[in-house]
Amino acid sequence: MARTPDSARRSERSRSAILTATRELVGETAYAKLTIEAIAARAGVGKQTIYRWWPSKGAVVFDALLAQSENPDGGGVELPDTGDIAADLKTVLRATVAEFADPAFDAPIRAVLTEVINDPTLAALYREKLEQPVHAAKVRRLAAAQRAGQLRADADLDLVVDLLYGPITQRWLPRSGTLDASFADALVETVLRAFAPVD
Amino acid sequence: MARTPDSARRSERSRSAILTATRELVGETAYAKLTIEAIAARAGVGKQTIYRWWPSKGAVVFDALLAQSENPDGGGVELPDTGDIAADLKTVLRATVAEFADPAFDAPIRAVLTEVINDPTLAALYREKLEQPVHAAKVRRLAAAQRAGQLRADADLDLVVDLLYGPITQRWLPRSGTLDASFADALVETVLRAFAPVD
Amino acid sequence: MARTPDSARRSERSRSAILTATRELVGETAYAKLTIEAIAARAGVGKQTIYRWWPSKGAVVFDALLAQSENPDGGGVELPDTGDIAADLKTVLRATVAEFADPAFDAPIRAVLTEVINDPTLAALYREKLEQPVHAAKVRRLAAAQRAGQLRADADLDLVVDLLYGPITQRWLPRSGTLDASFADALVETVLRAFAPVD
Amino acid sequence: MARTPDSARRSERSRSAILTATRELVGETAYAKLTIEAIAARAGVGKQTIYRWWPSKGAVVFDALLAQSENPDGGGVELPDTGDIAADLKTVLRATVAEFADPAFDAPIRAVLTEVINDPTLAALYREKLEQPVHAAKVRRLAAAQRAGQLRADADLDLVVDLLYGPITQRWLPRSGTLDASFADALVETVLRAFAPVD
DNA sequence: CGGTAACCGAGACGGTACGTCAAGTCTTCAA
DNA sequence: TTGAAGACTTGACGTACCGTCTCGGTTACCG
Repeated sequence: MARTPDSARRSERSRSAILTATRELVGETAYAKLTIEAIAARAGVGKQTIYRWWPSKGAVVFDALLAQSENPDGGGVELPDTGDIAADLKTVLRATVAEFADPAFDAPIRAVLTEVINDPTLAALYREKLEQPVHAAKVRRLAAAQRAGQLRADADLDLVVDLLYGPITQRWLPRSGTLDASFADALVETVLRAFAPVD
Repeated sequence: MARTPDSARRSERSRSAILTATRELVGETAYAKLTIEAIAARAGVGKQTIYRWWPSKGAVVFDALLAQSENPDGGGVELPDTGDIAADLKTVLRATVAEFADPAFDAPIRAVLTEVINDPTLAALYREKLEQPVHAAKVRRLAAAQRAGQLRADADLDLVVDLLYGPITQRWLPRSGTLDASFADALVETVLRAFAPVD
Repeated sequence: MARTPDSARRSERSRSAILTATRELVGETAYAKLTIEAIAARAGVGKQTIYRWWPSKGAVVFDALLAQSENPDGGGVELPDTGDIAADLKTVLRATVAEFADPAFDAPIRAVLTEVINDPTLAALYREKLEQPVHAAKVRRLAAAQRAGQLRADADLDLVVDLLYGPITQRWLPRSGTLDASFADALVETVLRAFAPVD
Repeated sequence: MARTPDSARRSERSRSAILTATRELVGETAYAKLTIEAIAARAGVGKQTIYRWWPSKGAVVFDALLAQSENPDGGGVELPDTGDIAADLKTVLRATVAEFADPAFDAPIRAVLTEVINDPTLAALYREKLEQPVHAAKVRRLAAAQRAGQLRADADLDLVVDLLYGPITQRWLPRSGTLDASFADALVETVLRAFAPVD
């Protein structure tokens, strides 16, 4: 994806050094100890260069995660479609559950959520840039299943998505309960049962 | 509940002044701006008195919320039981959804979650003291319904609870989607449909 | 005297504000109650700016006194020389004795000595910057008297100086005995008698 | 000397434990780091017991030094008298100079002086309890010499004492110059020369 | 000779200041 | 003319001690 520079003057070298440094530090230290000074030092950049382009530490962290999760080929996210919605959802939810167990994914998401919880502006950005694209892809896959008669016609697909993912978040956030493949499978089976097409 | 003092010497006056001040400040200012110094000043207490009894700001905030939510008559939480599980769950989830919309509840929960996300120790405390008792009460009500033949016999009640509450958390946390009574109703209907007793 | 800045970046405004504030506070409050925070507040300066450039409160106080006592025209101190060593010494010692009685001089010297007593590093600085220049001037004047045949040729001039000033310090420090002009005169007469030229 | 207890109830055990602890700590740590809490802890005593009997840290330190220097047999101090004032003074001043070079004497004196410099009340106590008895003994020895015709009849003996000891203090305090036996000898010879009997 | 009051060790309390860290702003200097 | 370097003010951190104040537990005097 061609990056639209915020300004023609902006140094791409500095920008990416800052985001890389942020990503590294998020993985290395407790989030509460992540400081703008440390990011600047690690990136070999003056503090002012960070303050010039980002309004808060949360925004930097957010951009760092965004840059990481962005699809490099510019295409949007797409869920697998083998024609079997149950199998496909199990594949995806098992992957999701595995990600949450991997510190490399866990740490930056917790970092971003720490900021998102208390900052409505960042929350809006989060919804728009991170949540919505993924959510839409899930809805697209469910719509295909609906068209194929695998989900009841009146199913509220947004609700279906939240029923699939909400319980995962619920358990992941306070590290309660077990997050494993069998939990993912049970989730998919239960939710699909609720939306099974009426005979 | 009889409070077991951490020490015979501990001043109950100071302890409760600190928790009250914390509760007030959480409601008044952005959480990021809540400082131990401000709590101490508001409570009319030396900073050391806070540091003596709590290991971190998060722990104080947690205790403040805990003290607030503790049932004063010592009894545990209990969900209503009119015999109609659907009606009862709708009542409870509508109340939950309303709470999340009320800043008086919203602010302290966001404050606690901010800490819980990044502190496993606090997360364990959160699960034990805040989540588990409520979760158990929900499971108890569902078990009664199950015995009454309103839920299928093989239903995993922990999963039922997470399917009911997960989607709410999911939407509340990043302030996405609408959280209203009709959402609560739809949730209850969908989840009960998934666990409807097999004929 | 051209001040050699410790660093090109150092703010002269802050530096002199700190020294001035220190001088004022030394005169206003008991030395034990003089705090870095009070100096910073009075100077309108961050505490860090003090800690950046001075290692201890004693060093700040020392610099404040040094800045005050420094000869603005860059010239060194010089004792009067009317040709009559007895008269000149009496003039100087009477002035010294008067200074010690004046709180404006007494307070800062006591402040500096409080630190010098216990800090060998500061003591070295004290000897070099405050004591030595004045001591040397006294020796210079005595040397002139010696050349004029007013002092015996083999007189140890360092000893002469200490015999003249030691008794003053001795009485001033614990506020014992009387420190007045007649004491100064008696001192001069006695010491000169000990070093009277041999016929 | 029979100690007059401040109160019949006062625990002699605590009193001496405090003074001993203080003496030890003065010798071990930099004086600025000597705290009442440390004294209480070392002495195995409650802080209140210190505050009950002494008004300030300086007073404790002063008492500790006083207890140490007090003549155990209750007799006052007396200078040696061999009949030769020059020899006797050299003996005494050489001892004094040696004491100042010994950290076991140096540290507590510096500690007491630190307080005496800034506290007139303590200064008065210092003069009365520590300085005056020794000063008086010196004057007694000089008076004997005067009667023996070794000092001029009109000599101001207080001045003689200060001329002998002032220069030592002068050099000792800021650790300037050399303090050795030859300095002591030179001092004695010079001062006695100033007060040599007139033929 | 039993009660009571002052002392004791212990340590929590409300405070003040410490010395450090980082935030966000502003200035200097080299490329 | 940008951007690194870093000094600046501000303010909170977490700690150390201050001097005061209970708290039980002796201890010694007194009635």
